[in-house]
Amino acid sequence: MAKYNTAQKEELKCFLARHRNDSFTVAEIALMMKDDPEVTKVPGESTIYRLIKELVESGEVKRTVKGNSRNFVYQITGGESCHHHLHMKCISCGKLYHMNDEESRELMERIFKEEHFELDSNAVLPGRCEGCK
Amino acid sequence: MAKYNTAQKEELKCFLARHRNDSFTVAEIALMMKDDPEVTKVPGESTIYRLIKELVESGEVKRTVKGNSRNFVYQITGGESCHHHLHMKCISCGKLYHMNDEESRELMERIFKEEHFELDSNAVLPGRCEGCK
DNA sequence: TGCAATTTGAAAATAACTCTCAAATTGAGC
DNA sequence: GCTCAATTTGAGAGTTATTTTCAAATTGCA
Repeated sequence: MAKYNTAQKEELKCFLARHRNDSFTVAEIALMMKDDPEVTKVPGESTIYRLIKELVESGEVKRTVKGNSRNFVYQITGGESCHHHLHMKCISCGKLYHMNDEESRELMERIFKEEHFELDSNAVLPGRCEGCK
Repeated sequence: MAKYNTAQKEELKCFLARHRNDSFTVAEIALMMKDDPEVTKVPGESTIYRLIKELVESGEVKRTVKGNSRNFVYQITGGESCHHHLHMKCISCGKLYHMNDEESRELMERIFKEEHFELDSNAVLPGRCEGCK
């Protein structure tokens, strides 16, 4: 799977990289790419679905669920932006919280020491935020 | 929402409780309940959707995604099985590890105190286990 | 260039979920 | 136990996210 390089594929990856801190539905991606002057070759919706699927399978993109809607949102993985701390996601309102850098480091050290487990720095811890309790 | 008690609601909760270690799609629930002699009042599919939604909103049932399918699976929350500690899953070998009870409690307390975030006791923390590093 | 293999995209198909509304059920008050 | 208004059910229709189809366009090797 994926033998030729195409403009559409590059544009999509580039678009997701430019918005690495957000996650979008396929519909949103389609709409935004259409209106983005940086995108010269806008892929059609079927193509976005197809490419996204490929990228999810290869691990380059992460698929998750936003709130309690019935569709998925996609976001490029990795990305240096927030690599230095853990995240917490409220299972009620869906909001993402950034854990304090120092606290993240200590937590990871502690788990490593006590449980011999190297917590992934991309981990997103589920729970409930203050406002939703 | 939810003012009257009905047989369908009880049957559904009871069914999910009887299978507390598995998660099912709505279609699977409908099919299994139909064939289950313990279920006397089988709810229709629309009703299952409605009731499940209610139960998810109240926190009694958890909604997740199985593999890369486009629908959701549901599972009753709680369940005495492993409710008293957190879990860690190795992203390399896939093995699930049970965190020490005491350590789990302290960790959750700490995150609550430092980050005002109530970590979900069902959280599965991704990372790498000792053998896979 | 030439051309076979691959990719695209518009439209049709599929499938998961939601909505609608008439009929059935519930439970509070007699 | 009965009455009745409020609520719940479920079959079918409607909606919408995702997949499939297939002819046309694109890719890149020779």
